[in-house]
Parts: sequence; structure tokens; C-alpha cells
Amino acid sequence: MARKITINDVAAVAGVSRGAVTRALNDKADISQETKKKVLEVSARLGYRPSRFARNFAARTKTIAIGYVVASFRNPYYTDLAADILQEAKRRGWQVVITATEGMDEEEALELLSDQVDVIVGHSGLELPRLKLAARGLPVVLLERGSRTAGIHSLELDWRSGIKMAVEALYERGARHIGMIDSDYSLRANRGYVPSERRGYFEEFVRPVSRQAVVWGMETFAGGADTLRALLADHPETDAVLAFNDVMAIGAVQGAHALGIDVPGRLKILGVDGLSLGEAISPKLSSLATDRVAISIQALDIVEELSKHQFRELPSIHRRIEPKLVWRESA
Amino acid sequence: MARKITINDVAAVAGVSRGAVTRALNDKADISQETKKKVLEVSARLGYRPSRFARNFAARTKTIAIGYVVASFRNPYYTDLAADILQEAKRRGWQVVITATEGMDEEEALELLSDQVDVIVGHSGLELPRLKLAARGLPVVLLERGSRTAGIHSLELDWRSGIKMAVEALYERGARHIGMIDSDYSLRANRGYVPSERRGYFEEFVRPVSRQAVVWGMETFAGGADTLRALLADHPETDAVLAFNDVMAIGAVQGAHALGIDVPGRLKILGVDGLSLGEAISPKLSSLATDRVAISIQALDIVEELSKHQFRELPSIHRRIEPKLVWRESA
DNA sequence: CTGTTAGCGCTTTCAT
DNA sequence: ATGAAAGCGCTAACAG
Repeated sequence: MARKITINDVAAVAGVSRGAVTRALNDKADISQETKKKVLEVSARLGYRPSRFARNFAARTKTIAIGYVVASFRNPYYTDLAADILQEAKRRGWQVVITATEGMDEEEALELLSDQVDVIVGHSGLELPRLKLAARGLPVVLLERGSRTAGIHSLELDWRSGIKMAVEALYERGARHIGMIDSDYSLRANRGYVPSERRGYFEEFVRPVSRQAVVWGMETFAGGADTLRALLADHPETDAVLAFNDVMAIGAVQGAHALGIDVPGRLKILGVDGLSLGEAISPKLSSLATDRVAISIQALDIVEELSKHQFRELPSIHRRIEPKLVWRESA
Repeated sequence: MARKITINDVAAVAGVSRGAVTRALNDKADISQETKKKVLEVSARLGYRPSRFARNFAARTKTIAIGYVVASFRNPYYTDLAADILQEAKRRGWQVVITATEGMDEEEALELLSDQVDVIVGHSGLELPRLKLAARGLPVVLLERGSRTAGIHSLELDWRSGIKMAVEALYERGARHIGMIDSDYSLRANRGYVPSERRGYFEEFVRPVSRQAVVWGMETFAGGADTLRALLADHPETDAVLAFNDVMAIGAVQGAHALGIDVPGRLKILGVDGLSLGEAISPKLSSLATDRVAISIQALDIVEELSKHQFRELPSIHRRIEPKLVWRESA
């Protein structure tokens, strides 16, 4: 673990000035072929690596880096979204450093991120004050969750009107008894099941007759299958199901298949999210989809706005996005 | 777009020294509650943001950042792998900046990355010399592809012995006529179809009678289904299929289902990759899987080794990993 | 507890 | 074409 070689070492050995070294290494003008060659040779021989910190510091051109925080890369929703964010960031010439908080302390992860990036973008389960603290003064753009706290901006999805649309559309397509399979994710954090926000809207808009037809289970494929089975056991008359999300919905489609139930003939299944994965199964999953391209663009638009103010703390910027129904085959 | 506020401004306004400001902002010892409070107040009022470049530069503790390059986040194999790499990097306290080269010039993407990270890790389609140039002197750890070029290290998967195992195991399980559905990815880059390496091994180990039973198609779910149909049309006696990868294999499973063919009863289908997605379909996909956790660990072990030498150019480090068969239900 | 000072390693003028 | 010198904005070591 030898001493770090600096530009000075290269300059000294090559018998030139630091300026010459910099010009040689960065393909700048005002340098003769021979000195350039010599510098390059010495630099290679010495194994010189410019310090990226010093380099970025000295160069006035500061590139924007966004820290994208995500619960897990094993969840297709987040990877689908990451793909769009990555693409949008690339378009703007920004860097994105990603951190998955899965299985580790979210606050700790954020703190580590905070001195590598200019802004934090992503989903978070933390309460706003803690989130703000963990961000160490960096602005954050919270996805799919509202905020009015200064320095924490947000992009909210209007699930209420989305689910209203979904339920109404299901009735229009002939459903009489709509059930719901909800996620039990609240079990992880709290003690006891807490109905999801989505369930709340479902109950608000579904006809009274099937308002009780809600069962919850794990947010996995298997969980979706199991939960559907439980729902059907309690409410055999159910002819349409709204799932908490596409992962559970896909599980439900498979579960129905295993039970010999025709989808969508006997049972319509509608997911939420609009995963690209939904197209891969058969029948293709219908879904109340989020427009991930729009989310990415709007989130990075907020970042752009923040960058104009040197990422200073600004009053909360807030935008709202409507989900939209994507009818494929399962409903 | 006001002038950038520096630590000097804060110190001046607060009427303290820079040292005090630094101590206040970084929760260091040796500062009184009152000065700390005052500094924090002034700093907030002025909207001060420490320069992350200056900060990292001045602090001696240099955190390692790896640049992870991936073709597309819409490909489940890469996201599965990314999840493991992210996790392993987190374990070591390293940062990961990710770039998807999808739809953009890979060399350009690498160059942008190169001054934000210490090392490049990932898949690449570039020829080694161009890759090396694009990396701008950074070491690269090439995944699933060999290299003997200095500065380009590699982690190779031993597909030859993997496919040998796979073919033999299929025969053991009663297959008589094994076919293969290959990817036509070569069509994208070159003109004309070029058999994949995997196909080469397949032909090496399969019995002569079905050596011709290879059809190629798109590397998508739909492509897998179509290609299976074509294969069966040409070689109806086929009772087992090796797919180029899991995505095509999943498509094939669905295609078989649509054709009313029982899997694995009438037709065994074996994928390659071991995607987590394979567990989500029914029947669950059997696959010649890569051990992504092992890949992540070994790749980052190489990075660790490189870091000990300040990421200098070292003779190519090379490791080899064996795929392993994961028997689930489809074969 | 506080201020002063010396770097961190590179890029970019500015003379020459 | 080249070298000298002035920062970039912050942290850390040292005196007080």
C-alpha cells in the first residue's frame, strides 16, 4: 500500500511542471507532442491516478449527482422506476448514485449518501422530521407521498381518484361483487394490520354489498395467490378483485389458474402499478398504472429547479400525478 | 442564481472562525452550545450548502465509489444482479453509481462515469481496447466475460461445463430429443445471425440426433414463445428444450401452455440465469443459474484488491465461476 | 473552547 | 510551448 502518487511526482520525474502534466492528461492544447508523450509514459510507469476529489474540486464545472433511494431492487416496481429515472438523468447529463435500504437502517444509508450527492430522490418510510435530519441538510424529493415540510418536496399520486376510476370501470365491465386483496406491509413496521390507504378508497367507492370483502396478505406472488384463495373462501360470490399491487395481482392470477378459475371470464383481476412484468404473464395483467416516465421527468424537473438555487432549502414544491387505467387482459 | 455561499460567508456573518463553522456543522466536539447554535442559525438563514467536492477533498477519508454499468434496467437479470451488488457494496460501506447504457453511446456513458468513481464494474459489449480507452485509465472489472488485458479484470462464467451438466442432467431425467432456442441478439450489432456461445456448447454435448434442433428468436417473453413454436414445428419429436436464458424460457413455458403442451410432462423446459422471476411463474422455471451473490462478492473482492493499490493498473485478475443447476418444476 | 494556519491535489490563469 | 502561482472550499492540527 505505497504512498499515493500525485501530480507532483509525475511532474518531478518527467522534469516538467504540473501544468504540463495536466495538459497532457486531459488532452489540452498548448503542449508539444514530445512532452505529452513523455508525461504519459512517466505517468503510466508510476501508476499515477488523479484524485477524483481534487479534480472535481479544482474544476469549476460541478456535475449534478442525485441520490436515488429505494427500498429494494428485488421489487420490480422500483426497478422499473429506476430504469426511467436513470434514463431521464442521463438525458440531462446527471449522475445517479443508488442505494437500497433493504435490510439496513434507512437513516444510516441516507447519511452515507448525503455527502456524495446534491439531492435525495426516492421513497421513504421515515417520518418527515427524521427524514429531514437524515438528509443532513440536503433537499429531498419524496416520491408518491405528500409533504409540506420545507426542504422536502414531493410528487404525490392521486390514488383516490385512481381507485374511484378503477372501481367504476370494473362495474361498467359487468362486475357485481368486487373484492380486494390488501397488503399486510404494515405488519412489518407496526404491530398489527393497518388498512392501506388504497383499501380506504376501495371501501369508499365500492358498493356496500361487498365492502367487507377484503383480505390481506404478503406482498409477494405467493402472497397474492394465498390471499385470493382466502378471499374466495369467505366471499365465493366475488367476480372481480382489486389487488393492492401488481405483484399480488400476478400471484392472484396464478392462484386463480391453480384453482381452475377462468380469468377474466369468471373473475376479473385488476392490479395497481402497471409493471412491465404484467405484460409477461398470461392473461396479461390489467392495472391501475402509474406513469413512471412522468414521475421521473417531474421529479427531475424539481431537482433542476432546486439546482438553480444551489440546492438551498426552499419551501416545499409539490406536484400531483394521476394514475391511469391500462386494460390488458385480466380484467 | 446568486453567488455561491461558502463557509467564509457563514463565518464572517456569524462572527466566528471557519474552524468554528466546521465544528458546528459536523457535530464535532470543542464547541460551545451558543456558538454552535449561532452558526447553525446563520448557516440556515444564508442557505449555506457545503461543497461536497471541497468537503471530500479536504477530508482524508476517501470513500470508494464503484461505477456499475449495465445495459438495461428493464432486463430482470441485471436488476437481480444489481440488487446483490448494491447489497454487497453497502456491506463494505461503498457507494455505487449506476449507469444504464441502454439507447445511448456506451463509450460516452463510461467517460462521464469515469471521473466520478474509482473503478468500473459491469457488463460491456465493447472490444477491450475501446473499453480501456473509454474507462479513461480507471480499472474495470468485466462481468461474465474474459479478459487478459492489463487493467481490465474479469469474472468469467464457465458456461461450457454448465451446459454440459445441463444437457446430461436432462438426459438423465428421461429426455431423448433436446432442442434449443437461441437468442438472435447478434442481429442487433452485426449483420446476420451468429450462433451464441451457449449454442456452441449445446451442440458439443447434445446427442447427434438433435444437434440440428436449434431455432433462434428475440430475447423477450414473446420471442421465447414464438421460437418454441417454430422449434416444435420443425422438430415435433422434441421433448426437452434448453433456452438461451430465463426470459426466453418463461416465454416458452407460456407458449407451451398456449399450445396445450404439458410442462414438464410432455416437454421439459430449462432456462439459463436463475432469475428470481422464474419462481413466480407456474410451473416454476428450472434453470442453469448463475450465483449472483458469488459474482457480487468476487467482483467486489477484486475491487478491494485494486483499492489496496490505489486503483493502479495491475495485470489482469481473473476468476471463474461455475453456474449451477436449480431444479424447480419446469424440467 | 476558539482562532489561525497549513494543507488536500488538481486546474487555470498569467507571464514568459 | 512552458512554468509559476493563484486559487477551488473545506478539514484538521496546532496554538492559545
